[in-house]
This record gives sequence, structure tokens and C-alpha cells, in this order.
Amino acid sequence: MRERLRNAALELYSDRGFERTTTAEVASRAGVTERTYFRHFPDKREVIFDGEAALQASFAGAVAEAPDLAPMRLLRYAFTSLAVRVEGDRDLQARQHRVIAAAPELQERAATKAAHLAQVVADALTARGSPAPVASLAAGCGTAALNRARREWLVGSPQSFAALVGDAFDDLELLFQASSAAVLPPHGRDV
Amino acid sequence: MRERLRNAALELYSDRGFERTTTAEVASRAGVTERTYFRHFPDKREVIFDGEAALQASFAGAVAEAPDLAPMRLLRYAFTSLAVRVEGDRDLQARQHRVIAAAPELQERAATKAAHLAQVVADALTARGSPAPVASLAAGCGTAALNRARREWLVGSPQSFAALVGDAFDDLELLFQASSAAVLPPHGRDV
DNA sequence: GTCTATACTGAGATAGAC
DNA sequence: GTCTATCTCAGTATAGAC
Repeated sequence: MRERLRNAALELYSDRGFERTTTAEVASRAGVTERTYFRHFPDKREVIFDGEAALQASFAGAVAEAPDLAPMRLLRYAFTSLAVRVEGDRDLQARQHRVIAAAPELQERAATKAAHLAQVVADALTARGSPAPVASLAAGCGTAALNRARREWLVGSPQSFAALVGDAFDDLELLFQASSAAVLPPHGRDV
Repeated sequence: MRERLRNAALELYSDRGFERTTTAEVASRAGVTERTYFRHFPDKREVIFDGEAALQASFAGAVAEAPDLAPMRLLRYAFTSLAVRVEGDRDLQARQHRVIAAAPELQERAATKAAHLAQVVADALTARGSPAPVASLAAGCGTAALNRARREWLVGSPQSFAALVGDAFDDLELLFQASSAAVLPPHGRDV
């Protein structure tokens, strides 16, 4: 049923747009009443993100089970090893991505999910012993890399998702190597 | 008027909670009709974030006008130089922060604002010549540092906001120094 | 300033699985 | 019989159209 509703919503939100579609229409296309829709999803937006919670749990799990490395190396390991599982249904994910990009309300929900992922990852790092303030930072950087890779992947990059994640983490390191050495004088203090 | 509405909302959302407050009540306490409320704010959430747009514009401006440094150094400079301006009304901001923390709908809007800030900063970096994928990463890391500092500051840290921002950027560098040298063997390749 | 669409909630009834 | 999924009906509040 959840899948029926999800497909109905995906089609209608694609065709008429999110705002021009009512929850009653989504329910009706799935062959149920509006009230039934709300038994499965808490609001009009959440259908599009069905499965996200499970995915986030996978990420938290991967962080928990990764080998004992420094935070950023650990995240790189965890994320790339999970990339294979994500790589399955790019077309569906790309459709969802386009629907989201077209509706501000859905982008808002997407931002919330992203923030939640960062929090979940930070918690997983904290559970492994990183001090909370450091874990929060590492999770912020790591998910920034992950999201960049995901965006590039969904837009149709020829590279695999795993490779794009690796590239993003590489860029992350370059960013900090450059900032600590190349541009400033040896013992330069900014501000 | 916006300020009257903002104060009314802040009090009511604090007392009864966001969900148990109607927009009519907020308007009424500010001495206007519900219709007038919606002439000033597009929805029930936005009152709490009044001023955020201007603040984000300041950040973009600071990034645009910062000296010519590598991205992370540039962001550190821009953010710390702006910290003074933010530091004015900690009590009000802390109240807003508590109200937001108590209401999922407001947290959602806050996540959206945070994502938007990252985007605005990334655009400002791109305008200065950073390739978009790098700018996006740098903005993600920089705003993660900024947000951590802001959280610590609002919870009542004895340090100044500017100092907390500096600390966060320091931690950021340590994070990447540690991950590239300390833990892995010299030419170690992960995954 | 008025009116209305629609997202969402609650209570209670029905129907089928087991 | 219980349990679970659905429907029906009635209602409120936000938000937008007029």
C-alpha cells in the first residue's frame, strides 16, 4: 500500500506539480480514501521520502561498524562501502529528485532530512568516542561530501556513486591542505 | 508592526507551544487581524525567523568582500569579522532558539534556512572563482563550523561568538590533519 | 476585509484475517 | 473472540483567492 501511494504521488506530483495535487487525488489514484493516506504518511510531503529513514539507519550502521580510523577517514570508508547499496535505482531516485527540486515545500522537507542525516552520523561518531563538537563538524563535512556526490550522480554523471563520493572526500582534503599551507605565510594568523 | 507580531509570536509560542497557538491568537495579541499577520509573513513559521534573510545577505556580502585567500581561510575571515554584528542580542536569539527546538515544524524551517545559507555562501565563493563543486564543499564545512559555534554560543558559552567560530575552524583543520597523516600509514589508501 | 479550498485530526463503524 | 486496515463523517486551522 505504501508503494501504491508512493507511485501515485510520484506520478501526480510530476504531472500537475506538488501544489496542484490534493491528497485526496493521490489517495484516489491509489484506490483508497484520503483518510487512509494519512494512516500511512503523516503529511502530504512524506510520501516522496518513503524509505529515507531506513537509508539513514544504514548510514548510521555503516559508521558504527567501520574500522577504527580518524573521523574523516572513517566516514569516507563508511559512505563508500554503502554506496553500492544506494546505486540500485537511479531512475526512481532521479525522478524523486526532480519532483523535489520543483516544489519548495518538498525542498524544505529534504533539507530537514539532510540535517537529520548529519545528526545521525554525528551521534554515531560520538558513540565511537569522538567528542560531540568534533563529531558534529566531521558529520557536517562528510554529509556535505555525500550530498555533493549524490547530486552529481543523480544529474547523470558517468561515474559510479562510490567514485563520486571518493572524489568529494578527496576535494575535502585538498580544501584543507590548501588553506593551511599554500596561501598564507608560514605562521600566518588570520583575523 | 513586524516586531510587534514577532514579539507576540515569541511569547505565545513559548507559553503554549507552537502547535497550540493559532495565527489568529498571534495577530490578536499584536492588535491586528489574522489577515494583517499574513500580509507581513507568508506563514505561521516565518515570524520566528524575521531578520534571517538580512543576516544571510550579510554573510554573502562578507564572503564577497573578504581578502583573497583560499576558500576555508576566506570563510574563516568572513565569518569571524561578521561575528561582532551578530553578537548583539543573545537573549532574544536564545529565546528564539528554544522555541525552535521545541517545535518540529520550526526545526524544519530552521534546517531550510541553514541549507539556504550554505547555498548563498557557496554562490558567493563561486562568484569569486571557486569551481562550484569545491565551493559547495567549502560552504558546507564552513557553515557546519558556524552553526556549531552559534549553538555553543546560544547555550551560554562564556566565550565570545567570534572566539567560538575561530575554535570551530581550528577543529576543522585538526580534523583533516589527523585524517591525512596521524592514523593511516604514509601512503595508505582507504576502502 | 471576506470567503473558500484543502491539509490534517478525531471518533466511531465496518469488514476481513486469524 | 481480537486485531488490523479501511471507510465515513464532522470538524479546525492555515493559507490563498477574490
